[in-house]
Amino acid sequence: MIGSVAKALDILTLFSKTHPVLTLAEISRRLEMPKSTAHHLITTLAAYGFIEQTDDGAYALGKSLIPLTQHVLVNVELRDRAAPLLRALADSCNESVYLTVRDGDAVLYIYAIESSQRLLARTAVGDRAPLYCTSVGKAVLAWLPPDEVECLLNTAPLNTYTPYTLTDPATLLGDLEATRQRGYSLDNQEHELNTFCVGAPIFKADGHVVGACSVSGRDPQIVEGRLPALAEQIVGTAQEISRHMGYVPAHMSMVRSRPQR
Amino acid sequence: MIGSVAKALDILTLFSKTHPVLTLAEISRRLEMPKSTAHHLITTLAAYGFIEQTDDGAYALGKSLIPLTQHVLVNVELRDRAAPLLRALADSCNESVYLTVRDGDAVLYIYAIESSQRLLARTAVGDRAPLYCTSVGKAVLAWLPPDEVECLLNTAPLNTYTPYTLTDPATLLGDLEATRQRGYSLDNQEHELNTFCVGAPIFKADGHVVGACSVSGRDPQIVEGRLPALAEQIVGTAQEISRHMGYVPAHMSMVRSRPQR
DNA sequence: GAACATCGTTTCATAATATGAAATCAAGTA
DNA sequence: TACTTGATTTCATATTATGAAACGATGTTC
Repeated sequence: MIGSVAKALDILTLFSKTHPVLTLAEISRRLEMPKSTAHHLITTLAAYGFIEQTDDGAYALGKSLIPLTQHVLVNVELRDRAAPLLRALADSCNESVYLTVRDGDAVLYIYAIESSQRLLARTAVGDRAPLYCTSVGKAVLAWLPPDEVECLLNTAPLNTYTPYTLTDPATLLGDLEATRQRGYSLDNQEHELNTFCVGAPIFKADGHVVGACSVSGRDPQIVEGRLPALAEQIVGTAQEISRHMGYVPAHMSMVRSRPQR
Repeated sequence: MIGSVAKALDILTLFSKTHPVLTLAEISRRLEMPKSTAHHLITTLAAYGFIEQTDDGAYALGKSLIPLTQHVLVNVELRDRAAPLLRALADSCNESVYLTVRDGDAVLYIYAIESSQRLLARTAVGDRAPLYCTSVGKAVLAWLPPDEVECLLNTAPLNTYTPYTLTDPATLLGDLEATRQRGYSLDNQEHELNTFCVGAPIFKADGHVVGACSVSGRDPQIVEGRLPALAEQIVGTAQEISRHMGYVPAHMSMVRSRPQR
């Protein structure tokens, strides 16, 4: 572990939604390093375009970070294979479509076709969301080995995001069982009010879940009248993506209980 | 400039479309540094998730890079303001819609609503394209100060991408003048065969062009029969984005000739 | 099946280099 | 005018990154 490099990366990860712009003094203060050290590091990061200086002399993340995402492994192996299938899906269902990968105790959004119905301005790509209260997260949880699920539920607390969030482990486990039976997951405003989603798991060649995709929107009919049609489409798309990942469908019972190594 | 940090960033930028996965030996060879040095740097980058190890022990860019993009300055200041307007545009024209910023002698794609008509699998977000042969690039060039345009044309050569690419400076300058007259730019397969685009410039508060947005697709009618309607929509959207950026529309003649400091 | 490549990983003495106190410059404020 | 609070630059010192070499693991060749 190289100290100066770690400090440079600490600076990059210090920028956040609430603090997209930071002054040198703030960086130095929050990371407990001398101003001059922070400045040396920032100068180097700025030379590569990873950090930019704002008009008023403060600092922010630079645009050179954006091209790097094109070569990130999951984007090459999963996103670029899934994208055409997801676009076709978005076309036929007229709602936002998302692609996520599991990242520890969260899902990371890596691709989105966002409909004009979307409530939030900013794209979901780059966001992390909990596993237990999103359709994509629950699709992952439902097909994860039981001991890993138990471990995850014991580690992180089940926070309440909306009145619909499932915060009782037993209820959640029941929902995951129902999800396995159905073959797809549901999110009835559990993470965000007025957002309804249907999700399905994506498997890689070794039989493990890598992530999930979902159809998401403000229309309550997504989890009501439109559900049968949407579920068939999202599950079909997820299966085809899995096949593109080299996954050979086995008996569902095998996949459900515990994927082999 | 801190040497070890620079070397770490050199490693990150070494990954490319053709080489998304690299072995330690390759990295060490191509950057002319001892294997052990590269290994020390990679270990640090891996601890932050910026690099991941593949199943066979080689290295690739890690997913932790993706969340960083949410806080990149242009994404916060431009993309997040433009996104809702661009989604509405995509909705009404049923083609791919792109948002780009100028980055030196190129445009960088920072947001996209990609239709199922798109030829390429992978998303455009993160791609760079030349200024002189894309609708977004030419929209930027047309509203850049003349001396800067001249400088750009003298520096980089005009490469041929398709038989339609404008490689003669005089012809290009004529096209830029026509673009200013019209208020929007056209791309008739100049960068990629079977891709037709209409683009419009986006200005920030100080009156300078920051980037451009475009409607893009495989339908030749985009630059023919559908052009009048599409042009009005893309120009209207670009103007509204500019207004969101704090730009106060002046007499077009002023903007055209040379934005003031 | 033994010898040989080639790859990733670890070690550790040494010299190179990051560090950070302090001085400086620039802008805004009382 | 004096006083903050920024960013920036300098430079002597000690910390720390460096890289030669050895190691272990895997796969290939003859």
